[in-house]
Parts: sequence; C-alpha cells; structure tokens
Amino acid sequence: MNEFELCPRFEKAVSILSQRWTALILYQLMAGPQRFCTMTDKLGISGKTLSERLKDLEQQNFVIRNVYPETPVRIEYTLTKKGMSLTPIMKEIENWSKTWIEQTEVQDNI
Amino acid sequence: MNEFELCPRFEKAVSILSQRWTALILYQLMAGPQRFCTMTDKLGISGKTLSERLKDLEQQNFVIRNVYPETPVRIEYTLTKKGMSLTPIMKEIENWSKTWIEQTEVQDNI
DNA sequence: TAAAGTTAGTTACATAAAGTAAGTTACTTA
DNA sequence: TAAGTAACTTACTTTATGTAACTAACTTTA
Repeated sequence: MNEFELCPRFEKAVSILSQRWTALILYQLMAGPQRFCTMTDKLGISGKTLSERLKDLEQQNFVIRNVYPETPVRIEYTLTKKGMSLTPIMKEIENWSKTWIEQTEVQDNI
Repeated sequence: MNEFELCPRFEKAVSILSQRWTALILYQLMAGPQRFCTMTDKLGISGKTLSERLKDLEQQNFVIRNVYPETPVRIEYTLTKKGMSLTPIMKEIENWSKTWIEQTEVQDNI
C-alpha cells in the first residue's frame, strides 16, 4: 500500500512538528528558558499534555530540564542547540502568517 | 488563565500546519496535481481522514478540487496560490531534516 | 504546631480525533 | 448481468487530549 515516495527524513521532521502543541512549546522556548506553570498559562495547554510533550522533547534532545533546588523548587526548560536550530522554520511560519492570515480569521481566538 | 502573549496569526498558522496530515498533503501537492487514491497510497492516510482534510483545505482556499467527467471520473486536487505560498516553509523543514534527522531515526518507518 | 500555600507534576475519568473496513453511488466494460 | 473503478461515506474501534482532583516536598502564616 504505502509506496513512501516521500523523503523519510522530511516525513519524520513533519511528524515531530505537527504533533499538537510541539511547535508552540518550542516557539515559546525560543524566547528564553521557561517554567512549567508559565507555559501552561501562556499556551493554554493542559498540565498533563505539557508534561508528556516536554518528556518527549527532552528525550529527543530538543529541550533540557534544569532543576534549581530553591524554595519552592524551580524547574526551567531550555532549548538545546537542536531545539534552537528550528528557529528558521518558525521564522518562516511567522513570516507566512503575516501575509496570509487575515485579521478576521483570528478574531474568534481572542 | 490564557494570557495569549503569542502572536495570534502565528498561532493560527501553526494550528493549520500542525494538524495531522495537513503538511504532508500540501507537500505532496507541491509536486503537482494529485488524485484522491494516489494520495492515500503515497501518504498512507485513511480515505476518511484525507476526505476531511481536503474539504478543510478547500474551504480555507489552499486547494482546488477539479472534476474531470471522464470514465471513471477523475478528480484532481491542485494547490492555489495560497497553497503554493507555503513552499518556503516546506523547504525550510526539508533543509532542517537533512542536518538534524539521523538515518537511524528513520529506519523503523521503512 | 497545625493549616494553608507553592511548584511540578500524576491519576482517573470524559470527550474528541483518527484509523479500519465494509458499504454506497454512478458510471463502464466484458 | 456481473464485475470493475474512483471517490467517497458510515459504523465501529482505538488513540489522543482535556478536566479536575490529587500528591510530594518543602515553607510560610496563624
């Protein structure tokens, strides 16, 4: 059935980026290290799903988890070099959205 | 809860591209017009989901559906200008995958 | 010292999205 | 008349995600 004429590396890249929330999480982290609760607040993602995604991203070496044993404990997620390397893709999406997403398409999200 | 510090246009663009299969469908169509059954074969997507995605993409003006009343009927999906405008994003992903996706990460998909 | 607060999660249950496989429509050729 | 073809659709199952309550570990407040 599957003839796989698609480049498998491209397919893999898309499968990473098109998993729900992953691109937004990575984009958020491009602004600098973030804590768990900051991300749930900013993205509107559930704690359960964020927890899963961050584990996946850590395992795939996009993100590093740093523990600061303060009180209360502070845990920060930071992009690795691999994570940072996605910046041009994000910029391209950002750029595209400026031309092609209408103001009106976005109203119901506000 | 949601402070929405993210640019809503960027968020919208990501929500389009990160819906499962959408990026792969658009990428396939960049190679030229395609028929329904060609796409199910090449992508390994179910007919049901492809049908849904194509309707969405048509409605959002990424894709046009052309009916050729031959026998049996031929229906071709083609990218619009808006659909084509995503090419630089796809190229950027393609490019990224060449550097950052290892051969080994991809083996189990073949 | 007991109660309440904080961060970073996890768990159990509910809803939504996607996959599977069979069925439908409309037309044709053997 | 039977079988074939393309493009779907439908009913049912599996997987993914959301919600809200709960836990651990430590601290501050009453």
